[in-house]
Amino acid sequence: MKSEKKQGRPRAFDAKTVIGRAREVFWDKGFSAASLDTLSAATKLNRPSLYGAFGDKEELYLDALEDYREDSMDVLSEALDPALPLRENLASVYARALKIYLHGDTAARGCFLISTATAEAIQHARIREVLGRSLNDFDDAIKERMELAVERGELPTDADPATLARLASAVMHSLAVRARAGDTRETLEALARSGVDLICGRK
Amino acid sequence: MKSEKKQGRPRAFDAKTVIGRAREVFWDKGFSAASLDTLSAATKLNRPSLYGAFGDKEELYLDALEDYREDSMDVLSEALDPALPLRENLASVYARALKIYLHGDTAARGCFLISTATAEAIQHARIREVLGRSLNDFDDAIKERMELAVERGELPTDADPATLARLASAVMHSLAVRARAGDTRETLEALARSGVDLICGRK
DNA sequence: CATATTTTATACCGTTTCGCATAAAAATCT
DNA sequence: AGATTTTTATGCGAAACGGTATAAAATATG
Repeated sequence: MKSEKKQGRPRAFDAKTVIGRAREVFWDKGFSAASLDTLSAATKLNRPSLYGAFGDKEELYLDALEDYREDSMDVLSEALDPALPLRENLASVYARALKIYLHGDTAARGCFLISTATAEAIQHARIREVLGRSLNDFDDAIKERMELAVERGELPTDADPATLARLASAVMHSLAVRARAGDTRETLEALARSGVDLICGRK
Repeated sequence: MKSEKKQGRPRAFDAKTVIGRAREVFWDKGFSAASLDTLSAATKLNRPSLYGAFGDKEELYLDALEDYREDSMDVLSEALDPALPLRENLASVYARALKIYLHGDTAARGCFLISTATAEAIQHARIREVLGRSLNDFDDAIKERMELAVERGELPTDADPATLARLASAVMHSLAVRARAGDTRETLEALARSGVDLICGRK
């Protein structure tokens, strides 16, 4: 019969935590340059445990990507609070993004997806798929807010929500790349502001 | 005394050609995943020859980055022909970029710099420097054309050339990422058009 | 308490990695 | 022609790589 606890020796780790630690390694080094030794050390799991729980290196990386994607969507929907004006929403999206992108020990890490998944996208179809899907989901979430903005009159009636959403994302992609390239916070914040102005109209 | 030809056995290869072939490998696989065996095969040079001529793998990669940067700047300045209207210039920049980004055997390769250098930017300071410098040079070239546009009245007098240039670049960064993520040509061309509209004003 | 099941720990395996040592080959210089 | 210089070719070698075999440890089941 079934029992609550499953049989056998219990795991001495939390899968979510382990994926988070692995994500840090992948974020700094990229997929290819991250060795299983490093991942094993960072997660405090032996390699056999890593394999038993997550499969091979690519699957662990895909889990980390998926985890990041979910976190990002959560942050995005927080930022797009419909109780606030569109302009504030968009500014909040960029501010929250920059907070993440500018974090890092040796240098600003940028966006985990854009900075590391792009490099592998040609050779690993599954990584390319996650990357593409993530970008689209992001666009779609912003698009919904843009549609609401058109309904409410925050944007002109002839504005195309899908197009504006992709442009809003474009600014964020640029913030991601530039952060990792070493741009200063000031430069990036200025780009964010001008992006808001361009899309929402100058204040 | 000195002679035109230098002493010793002459090289059986052209350095520029070799860097170009290496660039193809790095572009598809990224820096870390590109092995010296693969590079040696693609360039048809033995590893000792590669080392003698270019140094280690990172230096060869930096040469490839620099080569790409120069090519890109050439393409950019062709596209920004001041004899043509700003709108056509910008459309041309994006069209030429997409032509490059959408090329590839198994999948669209995107931008060599953005797709592969970002991944290494944290661990390799020199790569980060080249990446940052390249993005800035690109912005600056567009900025110059924007300044001319303000002088000529193609843009309103209160338009800020530096800001507009960074936004124009932002759209291109997004094209680069999205191309590598598997977006269709149509989607990317639509983004390019809306970018032109947003920056130059809707036609 | 014995058995079954799952996770952990150690150690290992074959392969690939980067980089170089060594020597042959091809040119110029004296 | 012989010496010198530089490039090419072969192949090595130590280290790191991803992945796994094996056995001990820790739990649930009967």
